[in-house]
Amino acid sequence: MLDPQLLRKKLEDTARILKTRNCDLDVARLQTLEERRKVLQVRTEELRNLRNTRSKAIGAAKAAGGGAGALMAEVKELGGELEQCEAQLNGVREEFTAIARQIPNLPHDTVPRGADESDNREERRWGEAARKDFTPVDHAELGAGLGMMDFASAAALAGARFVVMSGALARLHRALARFMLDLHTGEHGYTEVMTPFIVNSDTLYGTGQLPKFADDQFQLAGERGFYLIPTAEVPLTNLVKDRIVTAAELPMHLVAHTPCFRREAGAHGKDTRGMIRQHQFEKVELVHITRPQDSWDTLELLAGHAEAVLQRLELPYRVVTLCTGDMGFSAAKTYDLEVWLPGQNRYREISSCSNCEAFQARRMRARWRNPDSGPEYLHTLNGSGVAVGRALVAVMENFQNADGTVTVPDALRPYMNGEERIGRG
RNA sequence: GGAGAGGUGGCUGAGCGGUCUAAAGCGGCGGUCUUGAAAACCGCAGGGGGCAUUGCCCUCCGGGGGUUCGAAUCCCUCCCUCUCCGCCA
Repeated sequence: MLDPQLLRKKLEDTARILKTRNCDLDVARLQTLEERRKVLQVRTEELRNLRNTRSKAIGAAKAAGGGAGALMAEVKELGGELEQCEAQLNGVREEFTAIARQIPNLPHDTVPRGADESDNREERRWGEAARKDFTPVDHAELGAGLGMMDFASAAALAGARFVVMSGALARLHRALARFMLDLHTGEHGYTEVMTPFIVNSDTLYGTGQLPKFADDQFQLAGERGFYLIPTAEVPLTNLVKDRIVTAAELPMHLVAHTPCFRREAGAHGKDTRGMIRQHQFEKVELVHITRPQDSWDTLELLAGHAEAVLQRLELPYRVVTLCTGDMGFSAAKTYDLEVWLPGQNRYREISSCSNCEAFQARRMRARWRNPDSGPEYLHTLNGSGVAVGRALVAVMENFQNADGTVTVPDALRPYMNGEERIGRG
């Protein structure tokens, strides 16, 4: 949610900036609504004030033992107009917020203007794609060759976009998650958190998945309105929902390893091979809750923590800044980490690190008590540290050998009983 | 799943149709006293919003709805917490 004042007082400027995000504001409609709101709100509050004072007079008259019939009739009369005003005001407010809730965050000044991913700006590269003296294959072929990655069984169990892994590969998957958690808690100062994997709609609204992206979520049957989390960003960030935290509690550095569930409704026919895009995957997620003045430094820190994972795993990657047209709904600025995948001969996203500034905090009513002023909205940041499934893909493809075996990166060997190589049998 | 008891400001907790403009205690901030601190005493202080401008008003007692001239208080509904029973990893 943007600051409503921007939509009232700086509507034209805001609309112009939002255009770079492929978002067209109905400026005229918003202006009309704002004008009506003002009139209706003032009148409604006037009427309420009148009703309150008259009702008190009735109480006083009765206490004094007198009759109050005339007054009571008057207030009852007043109630009719009040009810009308309130109904109209609510209507205007609902339409205004319905529009406001669909508006994405404003991009930071350093974000490149652009329409799609071709306009993203590459910031830096790390590592070199290992030149092999054989033609590398992709992870799906490798996994099948090892007899440890089975898409057919997964399809029989659940359908497309699922996978069954077994043996050393399943263990490698677990090793990756453990390695990441240990790195972030042990060396980067994060607090490990175990959260629910099911949340209510209010929580999803807080981080921006609802109402606009309902089609991407798995909703559970029943009347409770439960959803499976699409990322641990949702439960972690919402830990400060409806709270005013003290300065001493900040900054918060949280890490969680959770499954993530996504409908991938708009991705038909995209990444259908292998386990790049699944309905269920695991991710180690990093969340920072900070004072407003600290969030931009924190974004660099956060991206560095995600990069450290890839560096320890010796995986080549590059960092790109997403352009205005490619950014997510809640973000003011996003760095994507793209890992090199020899099997696809290209870089693929493995982590996305965003500063949302106060956008999510405003939706969550998450504030801190600024000792110099008063309650202020927090800034929230999130980043993958990193996606476990895609990390497995990257390790397999980058560490594959000509004979179809996969070398275990040094950083993972403590989690693999010292095993150096994954091979058939 | 069944039966019962509850949800009030940062915390504890009173209030159960009309000075609720929400008691009191604890905690917090400022001051007096003190070499300093503690104690004691005095004072200050909730969140959100509107209009104006330095003040006035609206709103908030778990969420939503209703009754009433008037709701923290009565009714309906949902959520949450606790106790007992049942079931269960």
